[in-house]
Amino acid sequence: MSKPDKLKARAPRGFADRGPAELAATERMLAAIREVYELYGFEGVETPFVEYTDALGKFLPDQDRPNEGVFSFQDDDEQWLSLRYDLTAPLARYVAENFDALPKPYRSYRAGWVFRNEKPGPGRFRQFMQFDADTVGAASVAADAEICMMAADTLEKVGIKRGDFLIKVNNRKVLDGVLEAIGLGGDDKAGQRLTVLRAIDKLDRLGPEGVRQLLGAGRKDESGDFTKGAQLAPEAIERVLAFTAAKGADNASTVENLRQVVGSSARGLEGANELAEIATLVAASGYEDRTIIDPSVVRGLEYYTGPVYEAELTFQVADEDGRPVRFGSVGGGGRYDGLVGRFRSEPVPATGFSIGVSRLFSALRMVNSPIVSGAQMPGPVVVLVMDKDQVAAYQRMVSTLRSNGIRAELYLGSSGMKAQMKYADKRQSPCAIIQGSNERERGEVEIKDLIEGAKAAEAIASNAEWKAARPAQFSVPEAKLVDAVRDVLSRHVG
RNA sequence: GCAGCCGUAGCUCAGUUGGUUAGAGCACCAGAUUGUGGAUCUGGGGGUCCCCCGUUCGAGCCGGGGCGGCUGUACCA
Repeated sequence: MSKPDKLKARAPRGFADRGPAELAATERMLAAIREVYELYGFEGVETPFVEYTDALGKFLPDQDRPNEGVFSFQDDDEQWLSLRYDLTAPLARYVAENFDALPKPYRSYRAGWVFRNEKPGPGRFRQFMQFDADTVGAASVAADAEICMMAADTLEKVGIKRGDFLIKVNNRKVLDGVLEAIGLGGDDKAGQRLTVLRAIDKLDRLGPEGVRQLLGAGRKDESGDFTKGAQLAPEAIERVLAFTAAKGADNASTVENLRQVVGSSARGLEGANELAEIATLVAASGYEDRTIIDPSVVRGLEYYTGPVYEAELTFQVADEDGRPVRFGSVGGGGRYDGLVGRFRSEPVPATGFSIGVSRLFSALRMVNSPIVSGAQMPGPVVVLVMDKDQVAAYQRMVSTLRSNGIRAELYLGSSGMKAQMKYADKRQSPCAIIQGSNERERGEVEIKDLIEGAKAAEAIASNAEWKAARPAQFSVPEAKLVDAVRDVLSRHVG
């Protein structure tokens, strides 16, 4: 009576299985993105999932928190390895390792899985896909402007209409200038600077008031949890908020506002000038309506050194429960001039953009973009097994179909005819091939058009009638099998 | 990590003040129909009531702890 404990079949939390429909749709989406990237002259490169931990970031796992944020393990030589958590750090390693052989500026793209050991949630996974493009070795902001325009083209290519998205651009140097002006310039203030950065990053969610609290003493959220703030003085807070609110009616006026906010800071002014140049470049190619300067964009990562960008969807969609879904950013990036330089003696400028494939994918589903909602592929033709001693003959039919380029399979289960029909139905099979002794004696096969049949079924109420009618079923000489099946398939294509 | 809510069949959920053998719909399987996917009817399989400990004559229900899920918040190099 005591049953042995069965293993519970379940995927680890934060990890998801993907079915055939999603695989095909993702494949189409990736192909569209790749097409745009190649059009811009970027070339593919692939790096492994695993890197030495110190190549990924600054911290080695320690005893207390060996896997904080990143999945890590030790090799047999005791070196720490980690699953990559983005595609940028591995690219920096790749470029540094192959520096002399690569053309510079080096432009490359790559898509792949990345892993983060964090709390998962809806739309937040511990394994997800990114699609990156980077230009390494170009210090000019023309490289940044190009990335922004490419991001805009990419979103349109995958089916997001112009006007439904924005590429927002800012510059870390401007923010640095502001922080310098309020006395947060030194290395010893790095922690506080990061707190300020993250507070600004929450502007879209918490609004100016919430950010004001986070910049000052702190903020209590609706669950009663308290978040300690950056402890800035009131006038410093106003200065930071003025910076985030510096967006004007157009890019030119935004730049003008920023010049005011940074005051005398040389670094801040440099940043504002870079933004002005990006605005000019973008406008020259006609992208000024979808590439806008927005000082509220800061990005959470601290390795950015110059322009930063974020691709945001601007339309609203309601979920099944009628609540508005906020997509947030579907991609982002920026200039990271220090990242490759960690491996080399000379500094190497670089800038890049990363698309959150999984997030973009669910957004495309919401707007029914044809690229992900295209009709799913029909299943294979199923050859039924009517007489078990005739399997060889059935298999021959399958082979004939296959060698004529028609997806086909032999029913490999052990159930009766009714179950085989159900199987074909569930496989989305366009038609079933039937040959019992009656047909065999006449040298014929029965072909049942399952799609036509399903339509016909709607008009039939009684089972007796259903059986007698045998809707959408016809018999052909065995030699005509391929032609007849082709005929059925051609009726259902498109 | 912190806080709030939640956990009963594959799914969505009922389940009375603690009371016999825990239910429904959908899904699945089979039969009605010895060779025909739909519909209809009939029947069937499927449960560690998240886990452990406790209270009780008796726990799906009460208490404690744990695990898991959702929401918010934090973290995300």
